[in-house]
Amino acid sequence: MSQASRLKQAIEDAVIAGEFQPGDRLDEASLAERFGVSRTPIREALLQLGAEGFIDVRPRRGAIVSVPSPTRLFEMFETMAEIESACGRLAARRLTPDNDAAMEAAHRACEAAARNGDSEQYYADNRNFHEAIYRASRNSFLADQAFALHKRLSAYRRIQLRARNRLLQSLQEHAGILEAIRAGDEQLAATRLHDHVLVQGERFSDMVLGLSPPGQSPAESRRETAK
Amino acid sequence: MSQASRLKQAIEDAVIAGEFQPGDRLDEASLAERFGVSRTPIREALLQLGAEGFIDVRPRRGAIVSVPSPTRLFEMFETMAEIESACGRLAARRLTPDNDAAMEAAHRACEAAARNGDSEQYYADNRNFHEAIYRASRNSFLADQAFALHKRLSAYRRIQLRARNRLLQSLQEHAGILEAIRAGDEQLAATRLHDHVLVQGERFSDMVLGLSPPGQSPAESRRETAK
DNA sequence: ATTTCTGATCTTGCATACAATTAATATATG
DNA sequence: CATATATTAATTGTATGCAAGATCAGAAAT
Repeated sequence: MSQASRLKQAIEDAVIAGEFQPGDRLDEASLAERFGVSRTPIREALLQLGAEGFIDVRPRRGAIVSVPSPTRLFEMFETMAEIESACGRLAARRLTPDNDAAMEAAHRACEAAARNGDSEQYYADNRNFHEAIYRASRNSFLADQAFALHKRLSAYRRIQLRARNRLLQSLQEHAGILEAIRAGDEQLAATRLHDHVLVQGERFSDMVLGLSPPGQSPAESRRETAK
Repeated sequence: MSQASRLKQAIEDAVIAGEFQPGDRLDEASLAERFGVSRTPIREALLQLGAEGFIDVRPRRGAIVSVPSPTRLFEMFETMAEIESACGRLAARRLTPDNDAAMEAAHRACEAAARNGDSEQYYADNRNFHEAIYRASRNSFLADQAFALHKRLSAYRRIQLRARNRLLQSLQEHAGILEAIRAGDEQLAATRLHDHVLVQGERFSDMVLGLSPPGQSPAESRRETAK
């Protein structure tokens, strides 16, 4: 495989792992040195990540890890909610034994992690659970879109799973989602997934609220635009 | 602005305009000559377009305009249907006078084009109408996703608007969508948009059916997966 | 003390050169 | 004549060099 592809993955992983935080500068020269290559493949990797919306490449001003505004972040979670609920709707309509089993297995893993209060493990298993739902939509294109957005939001999702009660609540919501999909209730599956995802966005917004200047609350601006 | 950005736009436009058709090879050297630049910015543009899914860059084997399989194409239309219906749902919930006026204006333009049987003009106005709905969702991130997918599908949508009766039917569907959004009926708006988009995918599938090998019908494979 | 200019420095954008891999063509072989 | 193989040509991937714009520091001015 080409250098650029590997580098793209490596940089993306570093961002997801939180090694580069939102706002951090991704300077070509130092990345080139770090990975022992020239600037060319680094540039190519950065531009691709930029095109995917993962980072922000500003002409002549270098690349930084995106810092979405609170409003933007809420919009991203809302979009994730819509896409996930679409996956859930299709999954309820098309569920196969394979996909059912995959979701079940992922759910069990989440359960175990939650029982141990291991939020890092839950974070990983939670991702598998959601990805199982994406696949269960049996629309690989939609699933790809869902994966991509899920990754972009991972940095913001991780933080809030720290709280133990949120872990248990999340698990219960998962159970409800599974139930609805198995019952073939498209509407219910869609609604439950939508709420499950959106509550994360809202929780995160509330958290950001404490750090960001007043009057900039995403929740407020949402209600405002919601009329 | 940088060369690469302009080139990216230029190549994308050429693809949308149908100058490069699905399957065509996008060779770096000839593009460089055509635009009077070196291969470097061309490569950067191609890699970005590849990351956006607009073209297909195969390692060591050059870039081609994507040739989605019939199944993949159907999945893309289905995803578009889900995203558009999400836009419609939010638009119905949050409609403002500004957005209402914009949709109305776009609808009027479609009407005029349809009356004249000018399918090229209708194609352009139709796009404006849909974009007005995306914006009316008041979620700029979701709207961006919708724009992007709309562009990717444009090559496949254009062909089928040639038929005059489809033009008139499309127009009527638009009217129904507008009505639902204005009534604030989220569910109805979502359903009508979903069907409006999906019928395009199905029509296109039927068209492709004639050209593709038997047993590969996207409609069939869909029904199959739908169980 | 704060702001504005000016030059020095650093970083990015593009071109060119070369290396590595794939595709094409010719040649050999059954 | 078809198939396999070797050689050549074409194309992509990476490195390097240089020019142009951005950033920063310090001096001058308000």
